[in-house]
Amino acid sequence: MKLIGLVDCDNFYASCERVFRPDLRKVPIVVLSNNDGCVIARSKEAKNMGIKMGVPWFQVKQSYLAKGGKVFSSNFALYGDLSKRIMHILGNMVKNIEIYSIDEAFLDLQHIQKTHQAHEFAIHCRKTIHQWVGIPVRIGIAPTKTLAKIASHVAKRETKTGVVCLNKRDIILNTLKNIPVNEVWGIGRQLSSHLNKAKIISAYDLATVNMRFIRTRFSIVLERTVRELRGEQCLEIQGFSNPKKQIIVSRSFRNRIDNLEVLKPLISNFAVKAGEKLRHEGQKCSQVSVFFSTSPFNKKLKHRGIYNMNFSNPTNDTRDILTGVKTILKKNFKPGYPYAKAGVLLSRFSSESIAQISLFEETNTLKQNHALMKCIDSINQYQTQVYFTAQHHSNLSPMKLSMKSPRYTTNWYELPSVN
DNA sequence: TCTGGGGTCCTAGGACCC
DNA sequence: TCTGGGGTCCTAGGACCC
Repeated sequence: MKLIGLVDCDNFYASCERVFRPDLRKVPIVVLSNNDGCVIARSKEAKNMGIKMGVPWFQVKQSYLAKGGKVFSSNFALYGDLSKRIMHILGNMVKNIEIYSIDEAFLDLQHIQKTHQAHEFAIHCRKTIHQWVGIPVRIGIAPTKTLAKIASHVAKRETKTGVVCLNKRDIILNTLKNIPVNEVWGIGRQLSSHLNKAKIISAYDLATVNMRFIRTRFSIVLERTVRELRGEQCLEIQGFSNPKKQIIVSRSFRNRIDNLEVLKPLISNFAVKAGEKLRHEGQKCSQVSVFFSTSPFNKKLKHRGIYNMNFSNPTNDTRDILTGVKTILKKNFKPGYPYAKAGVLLSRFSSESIAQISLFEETNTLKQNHALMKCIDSINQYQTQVYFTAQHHSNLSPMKLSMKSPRYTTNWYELPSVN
């Protein structure tokens, strides 16, 4: 039987904060989103205190801190670096790995024939990561990705080994009886509410439902999920990372913005950042979009819009992108609304190596422009030193990150010190 | 007073064609 | 009353994920 492993880091961001702060091992930890807006990660202790995922920080701040909880602003430089280390270790342990998110990876275990060997292998992986990086992980093993997700979910209870293997039909079905349908990978709020109405309450109900019913009432996506729950592999491990199809840079603002003069430099920052990402991907885009919206919690003054512009030739030149967003804003911005969030989206990608030049464009100019962007990217690699005139001279948008931990592993000035 | 950011995939419906 | 039939391509928006 082909087996798939899912490695999932325990409370990843909270665990990252602990790596260089062993004094916080038993202390509740929460990590906040940008602007210290809401809670995006919690340690086990914080979960036990009843802190919910996504809850606005201001609502729980007082009581949480009073009970001795510790709080951090998000430190993605640290999380990203520790993630990279974990994925690197795993990548060396199996032939094929799919990095699914910053804290999850699917492992191809098809070289392992026997279940008990897979189990031992997983324990070895877990131990190595803990020893070399200091992050606790759990591992679920099963014949399909969807079942491996469930196995890793069940592994939360296996505090000793952190590994759960679901391979036999009766064990799988029994396990599914205790899993609510909304906890199945791919079943969100909308779907689970519709399924519940059709008396499909547990993952077991879903696995044993009539397939034609699913196909006619729902979608092919759900059908795949059902098949996967039955042990039929529909989703493969994607060992190579597919090129991105879109790039988004967006932020919520700390203070509401209602006029173009304030918004424009911020949007320009997003555009510059998006351009950097695009070049880093080795791609060009044919479309740039700008979106801005008022707060979804403001019921009185509502406005949201997304506006596109197409380039006649694919580009990854920041100056083109900046011209694009400027044109879009000039044409579409509606003053007078208290905007809470905005962003820039790049799409319709093509490879950088394919140069489709227009009739009136010189290849030399293209080369020079390309070299200029490369040069700016290399100067700005660690710290922005070259700005475009349209930009706001700050990071991305004036953001509150008052409780950020040091970038222990990625910045010379913030290395941990031992006294 | 304060409510994240960055992705993917699928589908319905419109535009357009003969 | 009743307004062809059968395609393709594109896009916006919804649902989902972490």
